[in-house]
Amino acid sequence: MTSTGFGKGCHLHLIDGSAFIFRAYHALPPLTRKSDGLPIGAVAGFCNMLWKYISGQNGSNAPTHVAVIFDHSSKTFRNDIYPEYKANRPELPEDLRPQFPLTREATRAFNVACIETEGFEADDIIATLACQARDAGGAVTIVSSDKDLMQLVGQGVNMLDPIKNKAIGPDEVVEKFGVGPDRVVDVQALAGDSVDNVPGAPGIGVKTAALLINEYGDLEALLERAGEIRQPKRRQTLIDFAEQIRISKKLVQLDCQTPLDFSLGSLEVRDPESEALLDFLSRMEFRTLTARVAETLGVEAPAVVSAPASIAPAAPDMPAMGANGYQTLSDLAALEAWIDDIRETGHVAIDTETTGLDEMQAGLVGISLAVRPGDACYIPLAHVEGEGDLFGSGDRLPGQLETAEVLEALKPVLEDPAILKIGQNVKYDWKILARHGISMAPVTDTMLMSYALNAGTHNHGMDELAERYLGHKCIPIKELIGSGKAQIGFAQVAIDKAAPYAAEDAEVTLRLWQHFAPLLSSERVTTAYETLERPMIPVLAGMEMAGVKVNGDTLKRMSNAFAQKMAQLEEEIHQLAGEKFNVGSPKQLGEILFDKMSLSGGKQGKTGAYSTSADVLEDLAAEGHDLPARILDWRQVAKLKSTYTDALQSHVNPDTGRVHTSYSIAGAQTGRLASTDPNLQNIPVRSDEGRRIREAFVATPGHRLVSLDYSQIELRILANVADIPALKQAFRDGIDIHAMTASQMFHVPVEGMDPMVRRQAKAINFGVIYGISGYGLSRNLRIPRAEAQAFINTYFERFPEIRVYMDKTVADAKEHGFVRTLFGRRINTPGINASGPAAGGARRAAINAPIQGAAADIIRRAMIRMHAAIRHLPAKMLLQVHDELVFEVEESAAEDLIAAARQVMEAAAEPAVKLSVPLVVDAGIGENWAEAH
DNA sequence: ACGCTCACG
DNA sequence: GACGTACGTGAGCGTA
Repeated sequence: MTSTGFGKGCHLHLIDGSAFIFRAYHALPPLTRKSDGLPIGAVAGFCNMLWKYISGQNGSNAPTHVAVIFDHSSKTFRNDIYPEYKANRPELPEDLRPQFPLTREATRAFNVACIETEGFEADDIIATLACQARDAGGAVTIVSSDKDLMQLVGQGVNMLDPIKNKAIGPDEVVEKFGVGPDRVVDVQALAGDSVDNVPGAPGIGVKTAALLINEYGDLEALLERAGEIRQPKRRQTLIDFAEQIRISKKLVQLDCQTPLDFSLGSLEVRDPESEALLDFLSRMEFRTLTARVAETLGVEAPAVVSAPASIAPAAPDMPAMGANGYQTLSDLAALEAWIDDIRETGHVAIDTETTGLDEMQAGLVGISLAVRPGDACYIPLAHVEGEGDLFGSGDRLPGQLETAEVLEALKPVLEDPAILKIGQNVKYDWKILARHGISMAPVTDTMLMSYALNAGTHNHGMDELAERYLGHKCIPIKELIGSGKAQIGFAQVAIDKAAPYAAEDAEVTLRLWQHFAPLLSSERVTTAYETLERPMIPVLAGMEMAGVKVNGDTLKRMSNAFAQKMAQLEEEIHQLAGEKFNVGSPKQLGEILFDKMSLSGGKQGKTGAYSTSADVLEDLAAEGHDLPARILDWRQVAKLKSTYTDALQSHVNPDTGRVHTSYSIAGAQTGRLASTDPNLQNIPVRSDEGRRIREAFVATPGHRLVSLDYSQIELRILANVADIPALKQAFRDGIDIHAMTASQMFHVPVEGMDPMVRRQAKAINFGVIYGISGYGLSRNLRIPRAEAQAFINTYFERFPEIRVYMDKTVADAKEHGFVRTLFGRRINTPGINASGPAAGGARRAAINAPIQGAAADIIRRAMIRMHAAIRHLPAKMLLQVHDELVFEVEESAAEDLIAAARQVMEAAAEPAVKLSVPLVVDAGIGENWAEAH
């Protein structure tokens, strides 16, 4: 061995970088850096393996030269031979992508050669290096268990499986492929590879391929003499697919001629430079590894703080809000300086200011950035003349950078996988920027961090969080834009007023991130945040931007019909009442019903007003009164018209012709989403007349709407978490769950069951999920309270596990102040120790939360995985309605979509949770939502 | 701004 | 023994 070259006696180790990364990623839970939530699990595993590898090598097998080889780009010469090559590869998990650059950084930090070449796969580089080293008379060990590399094994070249720590020589290759290393490509060419999408010969696997190759010697001989094969089907396959097999061979044959711009000698093993290595490890916040490496290198371990240098300042040193004054950027040089700072720091808090609140229409007015406390800036882009003057010129104010220029400069930063973008409700900013061609990643969200930590305790708006956790009162937006009729748009706000407001928002966001990030792990909600909250941002943004097509003409016609009907009913009502009054006013109606007509039904509520709710009116109608019956009819029509047919039309986006709802991720306490502007989660379905509104939700021509919904998901979760054998068995057997309940309770056979009996059992089943009471059930079923209570008692006798679950859940809530779902979502229960009437409510909420919450978790998991699962189909996910997902798909692919989406939904709990009951998904297809549901 | 009513799961 | 009570949402309307 020489220091300048490579030759006899040298031993080169080639480490397959991707294999290390994937192995590390899948072997470890989704770890995140404590200080900022950056996903870091694969990097941690990678470093551990690399260190173990480097420090553990000794004896005769020790390398003299070593390199880690990475893939560089997805397109290689193989795509020219066969465009479909590796086309089936699933998309990288979102939390893995940003870790790739970090593993390269890690390799360099360990002072190991880090090799990648544009347009070439790691396997080809490995092949080239192995050939060169072997030809120079040295030995080679390829550290990988990838079967595609086994063709390289032979004289002077062997492999090492890093997981099993087992050598792979010619014997092991024969064991795997049935042929020696020199014939491996022939077998692979025949057998194909579904992972890499190498076609091979249909119906021929490794076993058959090896048999054939061993019989005929090699692939060419086999193809030439294919006519001699005795089995007719096999013979025909080899004749018909000869060309495809030859292409397959070219795909699997590794290229030993990759151009390399370094010599083998430069790969010589070097000791790590302890300072650089320890700096990297401590920046990653790997405590154990940092200490271990420091010990081995014989140096002092640097302190690993959960907050890296940039966010470390202790409270007394923490600069005050806006300490350095907020900078307003008006030239590109200043912006470049900020960009440099962001790159250096590795993260940035960002906030966009816009002309309105509808992300699909609002224009970008300015962007604010913050890198560390005390340092924030505002970039005004589209402020116009006109504050305090209704007739302002509307001209763009001077002193602002061009939007296009600013976005062009920021785009590489916002899309850089190694730079974390921090936002407060960042889905909003993500959508605004997406409309300008920027796909922001990776992102993290202080609102969602607060939700993961504090759901149930308080809301998660920025002003509230700033006051609670930073003791800072934000500038109210009203001070800038006013309120009510005199309200102006943000673009009309003077720049010198807008800048401190906007920059403050970015700085508050940064500080909230510093506050929340370490709490995620100490409060044990990192997994919930990383798997249930953060990945929802791009998923929902995509659905919201896609929107759903709504037929405005259909709605208009319905509105007209409803208006006619309302007028008719109104006339009838006035006649029955004997006077004209506002039918829509509960107050006036109550006075007519109960004062004027003296019907039974008392006052209610603290306002002293009569209740005229549907319950009350239904009772009166049942007594034979016409007026309440007509009122109920009128209300139904009025509701449909005002809330649906009228309002929905106004929500059709003029640019897209579609309706774009917005989902709040952190709105509901339990993990459910909430849909707003408009709410598409409460479109009528229960009444025939209301359901017709769904006919206005349509697929574009040539497409279909597909709806998939979970069957009885909450009851299935109840059966699982409360561990109720009878219920679990019923779900496993796929029998009618309500009939089964009735049968168990009332000792009647399921066959020929009275529908009323089943209905009662169904009401009880649902009641249990809500924390049932005799009173509630009696109202729901309209039966005497004593009877309802008797049902409940029987139910608990039959299914005693439910009582146990309820008691345990409430006890948990009291002890910890929160409950958790199966998936680790935390829902706080601050009211649980209250006394008085509120206590009952808090109890029921605590009982319900783990059930409703787990169902919400499951559909979130399905949605997060859906994109990759249906990527190959001409389909888009459009809507979520708690247990239902709605897609739009090209007509011909509808069945394929159902198969793929159902698979994802039914397996959504796994692998985190193995439910003891199956999840079942029903599906429907139609030209509109009414048909599909 | 708040309460009532009612649409959904 | 009395007291209230189903769980989780959002929107439109009338009233103060």
